[in-house]
Amino acid sequence: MSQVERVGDLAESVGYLLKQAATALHASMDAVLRPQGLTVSQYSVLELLGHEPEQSNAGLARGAFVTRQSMNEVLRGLQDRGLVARPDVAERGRARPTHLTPAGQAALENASAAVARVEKRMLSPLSTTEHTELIARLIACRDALTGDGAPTG
Amino acid sequence: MSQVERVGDLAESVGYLLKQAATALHASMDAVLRPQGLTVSQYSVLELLGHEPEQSNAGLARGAFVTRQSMNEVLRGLQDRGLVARPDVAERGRARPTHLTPAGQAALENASAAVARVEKRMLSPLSTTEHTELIARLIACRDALTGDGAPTG
DNA sequence: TGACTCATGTCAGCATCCTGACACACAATG
DNA sequence: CATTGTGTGTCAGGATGCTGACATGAGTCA
Repeated sequence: MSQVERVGDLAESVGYLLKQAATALHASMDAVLRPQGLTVSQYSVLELLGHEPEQSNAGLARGAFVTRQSMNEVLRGLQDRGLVARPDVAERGRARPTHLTPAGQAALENASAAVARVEKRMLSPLSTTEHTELIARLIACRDALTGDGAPTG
Repeated sequence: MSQVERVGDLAESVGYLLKQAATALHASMDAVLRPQGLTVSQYSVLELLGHEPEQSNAGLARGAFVTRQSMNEVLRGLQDRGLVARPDVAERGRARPTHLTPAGQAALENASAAVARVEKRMLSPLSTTEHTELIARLIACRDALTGDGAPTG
């Protein structure tokens, strides 16, 4: 009980491995998206809008794990390039739901295909069962951290 | 063959889950490290030095997945607070190997214990076998991305 | 109607990290 | 000795994301 637990070998630390895997994925995504003229953040917005159109700036920020302010910058860039559009005035409230333009839809299809290939390469060493299990484990880890806010020692 | 593969349901995308888990972990680590006066980046350096002392600025940068320039900033902050030390002049070459001071060692022990508790909470839903498997899967995914640099379509 | 709460959008300032560039130290090679 | 290549430290500038603050619009309730 008096033994103080510490982070052990880094090569076997799930936290460190999580960081390594996420960094490697981000780098690989950047490598395939940059030739298409998209950053990872911009692709994330397109993908989010592809799955659920008419999302507000704040909603997209939550989906991409950034602040509203940062998302506003990303949206402005996409809007200037004509990949997304949002009304100048809000129909109701302050939220101005964003949606993909035809050009944005086309860009998303190319980008999503490229990212899917990256994901496929990342998962290539895993069997279908292992793939499914990995999803479940990641969900469990995520929920264990976000669902409970009271460490209490 | 003509069917274009795309990223599927985000809730089951390993990439998206990886990002979610890594973000949740980073936020949880920040929450326990900030009261101790440390950022996640600073903690990373202390942990790296605790596992392998006398590392150069460039070496630490590789270990923490940032550039040498960024790591230099972090090191300067830790040095000003007396948690790490490095010789003013290099004994050999340009590298000035950094090491933990006694104060840094103490800070590391507290921080590492706190982070270990966060990791433990994150892994609490997993059995020992599942924990071990998760490590292996993450390593496989990481290596699949970093080991091969030629997607070639 | 008015007060209160909540979510959203936006502005300003700051922190962090990056890219590009350059100089220095060492090893290998001729 | 001179040249080349690799690794390292550092400076300058810029891109990106964050915290803090404020105003607007909608819903709730007295």
